[in-house]
Amino acid sequence: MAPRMSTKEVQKTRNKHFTTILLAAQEEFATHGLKGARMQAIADRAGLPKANVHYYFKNKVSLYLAVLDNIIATWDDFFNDVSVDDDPAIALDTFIRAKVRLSFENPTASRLFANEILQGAPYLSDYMSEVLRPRVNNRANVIHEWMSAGKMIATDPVLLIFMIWATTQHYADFQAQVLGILGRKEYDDDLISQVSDFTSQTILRGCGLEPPNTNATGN
Amino acid sequence: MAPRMSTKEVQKTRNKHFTTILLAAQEEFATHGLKGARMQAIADRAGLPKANVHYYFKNKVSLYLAVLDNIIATWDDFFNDVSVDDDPAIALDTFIRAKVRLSFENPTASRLFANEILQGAPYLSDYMSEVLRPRVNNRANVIHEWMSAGKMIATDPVLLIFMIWATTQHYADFQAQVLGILGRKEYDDDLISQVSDFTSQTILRGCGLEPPNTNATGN
DNA sequence: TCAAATCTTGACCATTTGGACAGGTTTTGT
DNA sequence: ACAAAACCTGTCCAAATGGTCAAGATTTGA
Repeated sequence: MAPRMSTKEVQKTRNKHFTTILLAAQEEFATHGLKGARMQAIADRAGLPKANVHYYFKNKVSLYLAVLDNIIATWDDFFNDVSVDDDPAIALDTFIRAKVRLSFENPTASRLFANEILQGAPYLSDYMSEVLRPRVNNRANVIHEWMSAGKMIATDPVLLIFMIWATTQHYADFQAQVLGILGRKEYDDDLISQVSDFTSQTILRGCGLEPPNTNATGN
Repeated sequence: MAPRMSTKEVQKTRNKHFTTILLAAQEEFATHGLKGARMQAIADRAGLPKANVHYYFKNKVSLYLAVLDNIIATWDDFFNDVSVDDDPAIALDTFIRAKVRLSFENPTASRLFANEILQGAPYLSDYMSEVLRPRVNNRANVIHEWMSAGKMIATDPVLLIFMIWATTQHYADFQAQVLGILGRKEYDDDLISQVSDFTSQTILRGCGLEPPNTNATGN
């Protein structure tokens, strides 16, 4: 989120609605996409009259972009750095577990992103090629050096990153399917750690790495 | 739904439009979801007047359901059986490669499904719990027996299936992102085999299986 | 205190959208 | 051949939807 409260760090009571609307819009856009979202529905979720929404955001697209920006800002903070000196097993394990946690605890953001990309990423193509691409290549280079150093099996690092993304985000984007197949009503902490363990261990093993602290009971 | 071409199984030239509309609707729904899709846009994609679309399909929802049915029917055929006697490495490798190919060659269907599930699977909850769930459990049981027989590392078979789904479908659903990050304009056969190899090998290795025909130049 | 700035909202409007329908055309069965 | 059935489509319409606006309420700053 990072409300970005300008000079004074005290969030004005007035602007409280700004955040409320942003959140409501995030939910609506996440489930229905840009075209499918209804301004009235967003207003309803926010508990405000529709005209008030338009006071804060010029129109639907600018609101959509604001939500997108907001999510990207959140994720930027999350993108922790790794260096060649790190232990690959620990670094990947940490990354995977963090992504799983994010998927379970903040699925809406992931779903909104998924929706945008499904539509061909019309509002994110710049972000993809100018921000995400170099960042991914950066990480891929680190992984590549690990491979060159014989620390892990040599494969395509970018495809490895895709695999981690896909597997972890699956629990956010396809929550309805996962719950339906597992026959559950909602996610619980038990599933988070089960998924974390499985995903980390299977992918690390797939990379020829020894999963850290393999004790089943361990955190 | 289901074309139901009465007694004669010969597809009447007349009904040609039926399929055309179904295809056009699949594309529109895949990119914009149920609410975001526009009947006029579907008609335009099909190259037919909107009124003609309404001749074949009562309304938007029934058209949506018809498309969904159509996709499910296609996928049902695709779901090949595995038995405990099969070699797990070969069976999983075959399955993964087939899924990758499907994702690359028919991404629209996958995207439509993704869209439906993102929205909470409102029209697929029955299919999930009554058709997909038992089928997944069935497969999971086979995998479980492989594990019990010591043929592969013991983990949660259902989570393994999720991982395979997630990783393979990623290339259909997130095509825009994948292309953006790879800096390409479109998919090519080279990428298919690269992804197939990587995904199969990494997942199999992650399960403690020896990937079949590891020759890099092979197939 | 009080005027300017900011915020809130009911009412309203132009356009879009899903869908109906009548009248016409083509195909089919006999 | 010809009537019935199936198919096609221009035109129209009611409802939904994004967005505006002006008038009122609240907060702010001096």
